[in-house]
Amino acid sequence: MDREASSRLQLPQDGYEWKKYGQKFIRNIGKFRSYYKCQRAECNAKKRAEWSETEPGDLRVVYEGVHNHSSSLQDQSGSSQSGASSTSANQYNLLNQVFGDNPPSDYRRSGD
DNA sequence: CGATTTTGACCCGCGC
DNA sequence: GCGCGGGTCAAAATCG
Repeated sequence: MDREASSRLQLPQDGYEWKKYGQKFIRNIGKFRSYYKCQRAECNAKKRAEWSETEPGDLRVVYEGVHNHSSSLQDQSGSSQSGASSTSANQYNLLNQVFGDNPPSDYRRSGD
């Protein structure tokens, strides 16, 4: 499946396995939106990616749900990620990150 | 052959 | 209540 050179989009690897299960163009924001689901059975985490059809630098990824298994990427040495016990694995519910060198406006205000 | 992706259609919720 | 938008699932095609 290396249609990436033609159709596939290059999504920033976050260390998890995602299976694309849908893609639609949201006229509300005028951008494309892709829907990914975690490949893990014990994991019910979902990922949403949206990017403008003309501005490749405007890629937004929204994570939905929480993972209960360790990721292939990321350094889990210093973290006590046993698995699905204790204080959940990744509690980043509805976390939206903006990729690119030119964020929309203020994706993460330091001073709040 | 299996796995994964792609496109379409269908369904549901909310708005008016 | 209906319409629109958004979201999900299914089938088919493709790649390794």
